[in-house]
Amino acid sequence: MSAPARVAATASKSQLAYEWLHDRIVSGSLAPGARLVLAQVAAELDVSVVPVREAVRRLEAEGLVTFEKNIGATVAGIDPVEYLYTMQTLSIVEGAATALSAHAVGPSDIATARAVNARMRAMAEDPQHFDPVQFTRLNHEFHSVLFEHCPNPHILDLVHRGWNRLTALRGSTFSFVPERAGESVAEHEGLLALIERGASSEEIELAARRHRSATLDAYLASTGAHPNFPVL
Amino acid sequence: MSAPARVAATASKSQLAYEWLHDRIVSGSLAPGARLVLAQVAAELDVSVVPVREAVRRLEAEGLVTFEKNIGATVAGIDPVEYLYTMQTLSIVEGAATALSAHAVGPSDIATARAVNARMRAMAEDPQHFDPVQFTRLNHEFHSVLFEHCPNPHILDLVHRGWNRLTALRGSTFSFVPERAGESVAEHEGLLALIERGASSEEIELAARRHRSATLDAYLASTGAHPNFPVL
DNA sequence: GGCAGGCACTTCGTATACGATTTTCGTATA
DNA sequence: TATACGAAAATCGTATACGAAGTGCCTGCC
Repeated sequence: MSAPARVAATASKSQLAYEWLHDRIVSGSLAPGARLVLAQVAAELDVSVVPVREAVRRLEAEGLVTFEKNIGATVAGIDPVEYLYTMQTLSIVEGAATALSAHAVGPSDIATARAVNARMRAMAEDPQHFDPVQFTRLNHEFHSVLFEHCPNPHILDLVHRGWNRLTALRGSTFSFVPERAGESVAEHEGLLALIERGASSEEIELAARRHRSATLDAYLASTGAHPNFPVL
Repeated sequence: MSAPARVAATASKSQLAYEWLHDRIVSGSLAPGARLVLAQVAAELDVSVVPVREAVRRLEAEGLVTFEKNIGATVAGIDPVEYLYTMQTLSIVEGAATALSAHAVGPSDIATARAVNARMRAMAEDPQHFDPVQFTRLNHEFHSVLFEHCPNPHILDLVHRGWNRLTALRGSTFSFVPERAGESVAEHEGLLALIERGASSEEIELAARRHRSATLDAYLASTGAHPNFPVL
């Protein structure tokens, strides 16, 4: 009778709304551009609009939704320019996080990452069963192992936000540029080798950054976008 | 969110509360650790608590206040560890922003920056009239000229947030390490020379990052903190 | 005199209500 | 038929109100 409601005993309504919306956005249930009507969301969750407003504000601060005065909220996304900005930002903060994290990445982490990369390789080498969404998920898993030990929580938070935005944008770069998958897997192995042999922070950071920049470049090339954008 | 000064023509109450609190926090009128009672703020601004709650949530997302369920909001700050994290993050994003911005920095910008730096030098060379707060303000002005042209709004926003946090933390590093002022001015000139002669992005980024890291190091050394923290 | 329990006060969390603003749709006119 | 005007609907913005959670003081007992 009250079983399902038990779990969220200590969660505030505002937190509930935030998590609900967040999950739906990153999972894609709420497509980019979708309108978020406060009253509707409130009714769906059986709460009033006030907590929902707060949740939307927080999501706005994270860049997952846009919000206009007297107009309403919509799920952010789509815009290729936003994608570019997000990828570029992520290349910088993720590179830094990976470098800062490297010294704490142990053999077991390396093994985990290598196992994930093996699955990615298998998928990349078999065009028949290549699934961009799944591949992107594995990609996220791989990189998470490498940057998750970053001792600076601010940087780590920026990395998480970047990934969330990318997921929300639903670019799933590998849908556009499947041929990039193979290179990506190879670069992953190179990154692991660097960490394994205790390379310098600078080397690791540069490699991680280049890896992401290369994915962005591949995307830009595929869309015929201006290559005049200064990529670090 | 990025520019604190907003033309508040049709500002909502929520926006008003946000700006009011934001200004008071970065200006130091609200000291770190100060308790923010929603009802009090609401009364002060002659609005209800609802817009104030929203404003506080936004400030929380920016790291300017901390907020605990059923407890309330307090102005963030004080914690030396937070200061360290913020400086390290800023070293990375500001370095990137400065590098991305460099190609758009023209002779007039250089001249402006050099003028600011001259005022800093004058202050640094005269220990009698050295004012840490004023010096920090000039420092902000100097760097703003160099990173403000960054074409990536996300990165620029991160830089602004970092500076805001630093201001709020009121560390004003130069209060702790006034002897750092001289080196700082010299490094500024070096940075300008790099930009002027059209140095590579990598060089500029590294110089800007090192510049900030050095300030952080000076602070850490002065407090006898662990130097084991991996500084990139 | 010190500690435990309970009562009162403060502050937050959310629901409801109403005014403000924007959009949409219907109608009348050129 | 197309366009301009206006009213109605939808949605947001904020005030007020009440219940919930936390904090501190005060009393009574050991």
